[in-house]
Amino acid sequence: MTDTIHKPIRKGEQTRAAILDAALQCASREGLEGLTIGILADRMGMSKSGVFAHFGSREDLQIEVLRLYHQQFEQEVFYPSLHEPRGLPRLESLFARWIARVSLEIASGCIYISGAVEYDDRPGAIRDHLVEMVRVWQVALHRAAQQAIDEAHLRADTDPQQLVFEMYGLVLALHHDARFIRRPGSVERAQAGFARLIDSVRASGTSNVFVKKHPKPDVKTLA
Amino acid sequence: MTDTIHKPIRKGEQTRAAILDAALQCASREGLEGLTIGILADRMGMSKSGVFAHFGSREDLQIEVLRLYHQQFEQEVFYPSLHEPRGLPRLESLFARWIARVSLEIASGCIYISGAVEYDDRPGAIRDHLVEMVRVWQVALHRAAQQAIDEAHLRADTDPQQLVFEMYGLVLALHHDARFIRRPGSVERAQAGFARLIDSVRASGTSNVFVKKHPKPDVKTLA
DNA sequence: TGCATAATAGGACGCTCGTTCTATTTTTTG
DNA sequence: CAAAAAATAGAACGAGCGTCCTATTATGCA
Repeated sequence: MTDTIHKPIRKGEQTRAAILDAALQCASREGLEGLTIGILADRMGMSKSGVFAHFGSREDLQIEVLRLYHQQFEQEVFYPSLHEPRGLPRLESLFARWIARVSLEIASGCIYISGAVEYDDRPGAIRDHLVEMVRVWQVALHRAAQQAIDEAHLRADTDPQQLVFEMYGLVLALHHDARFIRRPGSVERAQAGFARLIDSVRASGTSNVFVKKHPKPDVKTLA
Repeated sequence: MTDTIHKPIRKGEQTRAAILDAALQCASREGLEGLTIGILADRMGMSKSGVFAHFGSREDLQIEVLRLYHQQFEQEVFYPSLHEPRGLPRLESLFARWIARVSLEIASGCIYISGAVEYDDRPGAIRDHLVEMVRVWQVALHRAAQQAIDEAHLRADTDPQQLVFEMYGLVLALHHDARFIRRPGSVERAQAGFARLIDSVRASGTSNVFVKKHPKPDVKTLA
């Protein structure tokens, strides 16, 4: 304990990461509550206690899986959209990337969506984490919607919370119809719904051409 | 076996119905997959084998619960709306009653919605029954939407399947935000979304006043 | 009221679950 | 290379699960 902190490049961290990765796949398919240490040990080719030792408990494992999922979601959907200009372009990018991700998840399942059902009435740390993550995502959407209003891309009287509500509904319907009902064309339906939704709140007269950068000051007093 | 079939007014049928009722409550809260014979026996104050004897297997019990739910759903949402005149009034009634039911189910959970997530990737008889029931409901909505088009309450170029998709999304968003996130005002958001949705496909010029009963014949060629 | 039958209880089964304890093997370090 | 430390295996536990088998109790009918 002199000065150099021994950077733990331990072998165990690699296996831990590998276990977490397999656990994420497993939880996507079977749900977080269907995630089992025995099955996970089988898939990893190791013993139950070997897997277990990397996490203090099953609940800790589930929360770590949740964290990993959240991190991937941010990386894949949220951050890339920040490169788009504020306002409608960014909002559209967020939705497009969200749809793209859920489309891929039709085969494996979306943990935010399945978790919402699994833990809607099951108190505990997992539910708390899950609610917080989904809320963070909804707040991000809300912020993007508000910016689209501030930039005068959307009508000033637009309710951003209502926008987020309906966007979320479109994604839930996509997940439902594609993964459960297995009806083709659901992705296009979600996209069409979003287009109509945006059209109904788009600032009039400007079409989809960018309006001047500075929003009218009277809009800001509302925010 | 002469002629009169002994109408079985057996005592067991009453208990069976009572068990089924408790099972429906339990499955609503914990999910169909969380439905357990042991818990059910406790709640009924009888033994596990006593409960079990009324059903050939747990799976049969789950399917019976599903049937009961479907029956109640039809009784509460579908049939009453048939008293409304064809077209937009009936469609609006269907959605209103649907929302009303899901609102009550915020405390207990909707089996169609939770089941969709539980069985989206779990093959078997339960999934088959569930998919069929949800499909029946969506077909009923689709039919009502088509009639609203035929009656010229909605624009002739309206895509009824898209309408159903978005209606379903609004209800899923309601269930999600109200039951999982526990955000107040979700019912009003679902209603507002539906109002906007209908407005965007309402036949122009007629407002919400009933148009003449007979749809234009050229519309029928499309159906 | 008696008897056939239906309804329920009780116990046991094999299984899987999360978790714990103690060895044993593998990795890292001095 | 040897010692210390970390990683993993293996077995066992108590609990809960669905299901089956066998009594025992309650019910309905003549």
